[in-house]
Amino acid sequence: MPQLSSGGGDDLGANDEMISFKDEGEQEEKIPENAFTERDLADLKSSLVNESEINQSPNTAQAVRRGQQGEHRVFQDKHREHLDGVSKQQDGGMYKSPAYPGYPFLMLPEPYLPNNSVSPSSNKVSVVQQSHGMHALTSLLPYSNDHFSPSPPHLPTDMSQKTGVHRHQSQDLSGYYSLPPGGVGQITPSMSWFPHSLMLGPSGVHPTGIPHPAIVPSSGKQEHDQYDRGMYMKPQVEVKREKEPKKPVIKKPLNAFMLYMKEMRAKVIAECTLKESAAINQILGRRWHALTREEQAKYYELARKERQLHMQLYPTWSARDNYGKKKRRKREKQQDSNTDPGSPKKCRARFGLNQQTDWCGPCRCVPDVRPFSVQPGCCRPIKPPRCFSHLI
DNA sequence: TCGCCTTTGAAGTAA
DNA sequence: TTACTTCAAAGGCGA
Repeated sequence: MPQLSSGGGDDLGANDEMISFKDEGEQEEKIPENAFTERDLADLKSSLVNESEINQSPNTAQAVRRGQQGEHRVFQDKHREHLDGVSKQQDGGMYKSPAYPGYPFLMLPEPYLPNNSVSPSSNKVSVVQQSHGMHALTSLLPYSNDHFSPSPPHLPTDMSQKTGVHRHQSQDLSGYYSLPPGGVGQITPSMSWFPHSLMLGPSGVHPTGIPHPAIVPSSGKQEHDQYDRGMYMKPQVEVKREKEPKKPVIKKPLNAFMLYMKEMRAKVIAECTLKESAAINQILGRRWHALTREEQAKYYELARKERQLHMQLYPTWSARDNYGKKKRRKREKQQDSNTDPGSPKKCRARFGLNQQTDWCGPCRCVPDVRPFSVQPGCCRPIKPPRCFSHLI
């Protein structure tokens, strides 16, 4: 299996820390989602109501999470080990024997599945559809075989012009995303759900003429709108955009957790009747940690392919390109204005979870145990976080 | 109208 | 190399 020249260490899972969910309260076995749901709902609703109270009371659940951090690396190593195994298995023929039932790619229209893959129609596993009617993983679909040809004719000739940027052209990706000959131009009616506006309009179209949801106009909130809702945008809207051409922004490929969120968000919303994303994301964060290694691995693998495809399509793109696209956060501005150069910074980050005795009072007292989060009065003069997770 | 919230992970920057 | 920052999605909410 070809690895990106960059290596990046992002083989399947993340290189850096991955919080272990295996601990006293949460054993390795998968926790039934339904078991979460009611508790999630109750907790979150309760916490939403009693937010201020929550922030003042450390809780045992948070302490449990502290303990989890300790086992983190052990799990990480094992996890990587497992992922390597998965990778090797897939090397011999990606998806010939899907390691993960219900693997998101099974939602792909059949013509876009590898020859030997299981037909989606034969798969009984239900995958939650996106809130906008698009599966989270359909962002991969616009890619075509052409993108993986050794010398893609559509690729800009300056793909290597960007200083220091050269992206490996993985050739056997085509095996992952076997598409009908002819590429995008011959996208079949099975992709009728695919946005025609994206196919036709200049907005959201890769310079090569190939549409990709990662390309959006560069204008604040519209980025989001275009990215997803744009899938269903009427051509009329596109016409307006044509009149005001904006330089398209190529968005970052989604990481494993983001893919998971996209897939599961609708389900959580349905189960919990919650709409506030901040709360939903906390639930999803918990569920993410509750996933088995195998379940997480499929998202890591998927994210890796996303990145590979992204690199194939946009070889000169860098995450740096999008830096500064968003306006600077108020919190950061505030931090700048209040920062005392001589004051100790981010004691949680400095001393880590294993040296909590070195933490300042606020950091020790506040239930939030994320290693790099900071508390008001100590590391960063930020607004206290809305704590939905004190009961988690 | 737009930034914040909240999550994890990838990638970038700075020291 | 380490520490830290930014951005990716989402939608309600507040300024």
